[in-house]
Order: sequence, then C-alpha cells, then structure tokens
Amino acid sequence: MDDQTRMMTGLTGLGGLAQADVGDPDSVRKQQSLGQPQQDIGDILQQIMAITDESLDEAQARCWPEESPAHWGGSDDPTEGGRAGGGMAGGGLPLNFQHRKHALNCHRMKPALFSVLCEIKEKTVLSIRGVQEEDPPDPQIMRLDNMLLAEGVSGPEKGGGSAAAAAAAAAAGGSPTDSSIEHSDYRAKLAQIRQIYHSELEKYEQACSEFTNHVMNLLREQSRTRPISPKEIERMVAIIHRKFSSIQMQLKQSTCEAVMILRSRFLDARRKRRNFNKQATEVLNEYFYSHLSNPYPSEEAKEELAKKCGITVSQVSNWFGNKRIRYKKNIGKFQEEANLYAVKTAVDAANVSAQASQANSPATPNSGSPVSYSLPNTGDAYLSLRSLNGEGLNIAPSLQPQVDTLHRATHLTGGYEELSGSGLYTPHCLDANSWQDTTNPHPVTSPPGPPGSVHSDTSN
DNA sequence: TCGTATGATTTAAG
DNA sequence: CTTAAATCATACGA
Repeated sequence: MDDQTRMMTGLTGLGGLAQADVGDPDSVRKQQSLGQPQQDIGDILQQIMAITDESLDEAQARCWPEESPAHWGGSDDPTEGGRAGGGMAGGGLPLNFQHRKHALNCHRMKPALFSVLCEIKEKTVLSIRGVQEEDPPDPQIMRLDNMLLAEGVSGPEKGGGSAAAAAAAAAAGGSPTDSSIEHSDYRAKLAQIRQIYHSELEKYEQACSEFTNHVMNLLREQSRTRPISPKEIERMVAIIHRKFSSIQMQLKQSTCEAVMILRSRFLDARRKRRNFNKQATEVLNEYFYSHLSNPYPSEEAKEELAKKCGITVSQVSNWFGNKRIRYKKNIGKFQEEANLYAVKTAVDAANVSAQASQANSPATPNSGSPVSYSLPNTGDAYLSLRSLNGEGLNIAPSLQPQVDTLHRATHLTGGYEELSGSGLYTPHCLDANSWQDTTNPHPVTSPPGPPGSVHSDTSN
C-alpha cells in the first residue's frame, strides 16, 4: 500500500510536467481528445498494455547481456518518477519507448485509472493469498545437507573430510602405508569436489540474487504503470528462490553422488583388495595345515596370527573362512599345498624337538620359519609327513605328548577312518564336513572332490 | 585379454 | 556374536 500511495502521489504530482511536454505527439493527441473519456481510457489502457509488454521485452534484451541492473528501476523516489523516463534514457531504451512511457505516466487520467486498477486488484489478490502458505524445510535437501556436512564437503573447512576418511579407512583396516597413500589421494579428490561444489554454489547464489534484483527492479518499474504490492514482489522473490534452491538441490545431489562414488572407489576395501604378502600367507597356511583337523583358531591365536602377518584379526578370520570353504570344496587342489606345509611344519617341529631334547631349550629359533605359536598342534603335521614317507616317522620321545594330542584330536574330530589297509600313500580325505561333525549329525554330502581328493592322515 | 586366485562382503543359520 | 556358503570385485599371471 505504501508503495502504491507513493506512486500515486508521484504520478499526480507530475501532471503539470506532462502537459508541458509539448514535444510528445501522443501527449498532444491525448490533450486534444479530452472530451471523450471513454475513448481516452481505452487508449490509455492499450498503451499500458503495450508498455507493460515492452518493458519486459526490453528488460530481457537489456538486462542479461549486460550487468549493472541496478539502474533499471530508476530511483525509488516518487518525486523523481516523472523524470524516470528521462533518466532511463541513458540506459539506451528506444526514444520512442521513452516518449510513450513518459506520456503515459503523465497522462491526466493516469491516477484515476491507477486507482481503479488498484481496486480491482485488491479484490483479486485475496485469491492469491491462499496459494502460497507453505515452506516446510524440504526433507530431501536436509538429507543432502547433512550428508555433505558429514562428508566434510559443506562443512567448516578441511578436517571433517579427512576425519571421515580416516574413520572409514580405520574401519576398512588396510595396511597403514597403503591407507595413508589412499587417504591423501582421497582427500585431494574430496577437496576437488568440495571446491567445485562451492564455486558452483556461489555461482548459483550470485545468479539468484542477480535475477532477483532484475525482477524486483522490473516490478518496481512496472509498478509505476500498474499496481504492484510489496507482497507480490515478496512472493515473486520467494518463487525465484524456490526455483534456484531446486537447482541447488540438484547440485547438492550430484555432489553427493560424486562423493559416494569417490568413497566407494577409494575406501571400499573390497575394491582396493590387496593380496597379503607372501610371508603372511605362509604363516596362515602353516597354521591352517598344521591344524587341519580343526582349523578354527581361537581368538588369541587369531590375534597372534594377525600380529605376525600384519593384518587385522578380522582379516585372519576372513582368511580362515575362505580357506576352509575353499579347501573343503576342492581338497584335491590343495593337496600339494597341504603336503608342502605339512613337511615344513614337520621339519620345524623336528627341529624344535631336536633342540628341545638336545639343548633343553624351550625357544624355537628355527631358520626362517616363523611358526612359533606354541605348537599344541593336533598332530596333523606329523600325520602328513608320515603319509608322505609312506610309513611311520620315527617319533622322538620328546614328541610323545604331541602324539597324544593327536590321538585326542582324532577322537574329537572323529573324521579319521581306518587308513591302515591301504598302507601306502592313499591318504584318505579328512572329510571336511567333519569339521562340523562334532556338532552336526553326519551329512553324507561328501564334497565333490576330485578323484585324487586326498589328505594325509594316519591310522592309529 | 582372459581365466584363476583371493580378500571382502553378504546372507542365513545357530 | 561365529560360521558356511555364495557372491563380488579386484589382483595377477599366462
């Protein structure tokens, strides 16, 4: 309302000026046609329409290629309204346009017409009211915001991102060197995304405010010829902001996607799988094959293995899980490996026992082989070796306890059969299912092992 | 480039 | 929680 009154007063106050403007043919014509109000109003309405259209067109043509939209609305000062046309002329509007506009603004009937328009509008504006009462924060955009914040993209500064990366990597449990390299890489990429995000965001914001400015100035400008309430301007601005925020949401969404892809590329351990080093595999295999009858390392054993191999406990668990299932699935394939490690372990054990019996030393400084877990093994190693040799190994007296252990294990697992018959190296398969048999009723599903599917074993 | 090896994850059971 | 089993996705060697 305030604006309107201001506009009105401004316009009325300019009546004199308009009449003085003799140079304008339109104005002259209008002055002459004062006697016919009807025609006059029709005329002026037409002009208003024309000008409204034109000023929009002009605005599009002028505002966008150039900047400095600020001068567009001219001054807000109502007293200057009459001269606004003149002032605007500097902007490069066609002279014709300027003239007509000016004439219109200064027409004697203008105030009356304007008030009529206001009145009409007053009635219609109510219907608009109801339409625009909703602005609950979009849950979608809030989710995106939260995620970007959590990823350190939209957060304060670096730190959030690296912290997240560190946490993720810690969870992934990669080797320290690897992960640190990957982290810097990850952080670099994240920073890149972050930078792009921010520059885009800034661009959007700038564009938004620019556009808002244009529109506001346009409306203000138009408000000289038609009634525009501040509420309407406000509403228009809100609409523009909504549009731009939907664009912003797209930006946020694609940024989120980029971050997710980055994360999965860099932090998903599965994608970044590295084989364990040779020594680690060896250690694990030695344990596995020396505990073949019960290859389920205890928590402590796992920890020790993990330490030895420079991997995490869960990696040890994974390894044993994979190994068990794969061994069981195709024992034949692993036979060679089994024999290899059996020999290895047996040799170690022999060394140990030899030293134990000779030097009475509890230490196990065996060359190269890092098997030092307190070898309470189930005797599989000896079994393997024995079967390799075809006949019994001469077991040192000091090994007797281990043989006992073997017996016990044999009993426990119940997986051994009478091998004795074959005598030679026909080591039957330690039915892998028997790993579970202690608890399970015997599932007859023998693994689809190849013909030679075999494991060294012993008779009693 | 392709087949295999292998570490990790998922699913389901207990 | 642990585990078996299936599956995924990469590593790696021929």
